[in-house]
Amino acid sequence: MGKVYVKNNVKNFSINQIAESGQAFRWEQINESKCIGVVNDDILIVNQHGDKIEIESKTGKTSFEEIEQYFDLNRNYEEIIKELEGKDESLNNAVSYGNGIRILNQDLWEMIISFIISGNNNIPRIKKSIDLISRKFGNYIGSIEENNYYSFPTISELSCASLDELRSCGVGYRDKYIYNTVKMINEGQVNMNEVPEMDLLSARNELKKLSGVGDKVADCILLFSCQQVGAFPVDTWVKKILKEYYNFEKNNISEINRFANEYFGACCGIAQQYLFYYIRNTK
DNA sequence: GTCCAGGCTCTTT
DNA sequence: AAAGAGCATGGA
Repeated sequence: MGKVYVKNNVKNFSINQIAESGQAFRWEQINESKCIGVVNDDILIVNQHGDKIEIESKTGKTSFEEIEQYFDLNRNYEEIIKELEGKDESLNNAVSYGNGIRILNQDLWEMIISFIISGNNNIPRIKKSIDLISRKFGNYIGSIEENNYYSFPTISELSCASLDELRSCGVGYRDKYIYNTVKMINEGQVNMNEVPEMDLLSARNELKKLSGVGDKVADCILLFSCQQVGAFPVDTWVKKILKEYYNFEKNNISEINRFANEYFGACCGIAQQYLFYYIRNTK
């Protein structure tokens, strides 16, 4: 039995919404009030009843400070929501529908590989591939009720993977993207560790040097692992949102980013997440 | 069978 | 600069 983080009166937090929000691929919903997730080399078991949350670190390796950082508990979402819900009815509906979403602060390396896999793919398959990769190349962490949990492989662990082994994890033609990206980071052609300190544009350009990383994937990586809430990832769903809700049909990425920043503000990435969650679950 | 999924790369205008 | 083809895979 590991340590248990307990906090009462937590507003704008729903572990179920977070688990199915599409920003993290290693959470499973056990029931209405319980989710289990692999976070770095630990298993987190979250129980939530209303605004009371209990988060158990299975191995005891994750500190309370790291838990608060991971779940973005120190950001004032009430303030952000207040700002967003006055803008239009669609956004207001989206915000009230997903008002328990938090933008997670996940591991940069894991997000790079995860979102390379995400391209032209669907969430259940992305989850399955990441699980297979972790079982094959990561390390055993522990088990809960017959289920075994494995860490996401490190850079050096994944550098041992061949194209065929990657392909056997169900990543399809993305095998070579992963293979080349692992090689580029391993050989220092892209210095991943500098990315969290960079401004948004520089960070995006640095990540786009990697194989299989374009604007959308780079923005997801930055939003979900580097606290870049000004990143506005544009996928097929967001294109639908822009067209149907905002009558915005331009495909130019810098024009879209300008619109997002001007309309939604500096936290446009958070607004994007509310809208994404809303349209995906109601259509 | 066809269409689509948290797109990217490479080639052709 | 912009547009199009091709890409693995599985579920609807």
